[in-house]
Amino acid sequence: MLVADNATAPTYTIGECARRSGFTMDTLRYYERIGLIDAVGRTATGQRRFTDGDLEWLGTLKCLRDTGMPVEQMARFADLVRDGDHTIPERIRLLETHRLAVDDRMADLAAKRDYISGKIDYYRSV
Amino acid sequence: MLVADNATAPTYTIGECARRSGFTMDTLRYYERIGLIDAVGRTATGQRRFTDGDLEWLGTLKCLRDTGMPVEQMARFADLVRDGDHTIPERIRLLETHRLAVDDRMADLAAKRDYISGKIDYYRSV
DNA sequence: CTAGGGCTTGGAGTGGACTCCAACGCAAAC
DNA sequence: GTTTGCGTTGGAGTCCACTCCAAGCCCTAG
Repeated sequence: MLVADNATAPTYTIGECARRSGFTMDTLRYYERIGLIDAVGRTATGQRRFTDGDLEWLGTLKCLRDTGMPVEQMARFADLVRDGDHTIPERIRLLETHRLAVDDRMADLAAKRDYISGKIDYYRSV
Repeated sequence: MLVADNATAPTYTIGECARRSGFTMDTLRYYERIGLIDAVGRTATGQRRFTDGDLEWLGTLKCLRDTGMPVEQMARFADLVRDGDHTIPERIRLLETHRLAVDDRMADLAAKRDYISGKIDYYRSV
């Protein structure tokens, strides 16, 4: 359920945000607690309201997490983003390092996939 | 250190086996305890002596583990291998299912690698 | 023959990343 | 206007896959 103030930007409850981001509500709260997400906007009664900007950031986090970046390093990246544009060179370095790690992982998976295929072929030949 | 009885097949201490297999000694003992490895041969005084056959099996386990197969499923596979040749069709099924999971994972990684590259390019353009 | 390293055990502890809980307030559908 | 369910909190618990520990035995080089 979109919770919109028709004149302004749409916002989302934590449940809707979970649905859209692919994280669970618990994980969203956890990420906010440990500083992966900046303090999320709240209603007068204290309920979270996520913005499209929050969702975009969550998309980045999801990508980093799903490619195996540890939470600690994501937190480092989040800090850099918070610190402003002068950290962009370091953000690039961090992402490039991570991309290399992803490349290694993919190469390793490809090699091991072949090993598995060989095993399957062997079993088929028996 | 290879521990060989010159007339027969070579065997390896757990330390040497760890070095060769890429698992730690603790992990090897753990895998034996939970049944991922069949009871390993012992010396008269109770020390483990791994064979080349053990090492080959460990290579398979390493491949499955490193491609993200849960220990429980590796145990299932180990059980099938123990149960004899009539389980080969099911072993094939298990490996094919796992290979699909690996394919999915590789596709996901590739997509997310592209996202990261896009992010890097964006930061470079700022 | 002794020092130093390697190996043994059962069981407890660790690390990372969530995930669940109780006890409660708020919301929106009928 | 009440029921059904979504949201709140701090803190405890879970899961996976190891990893470490103490106390002690074994092995080989010097």
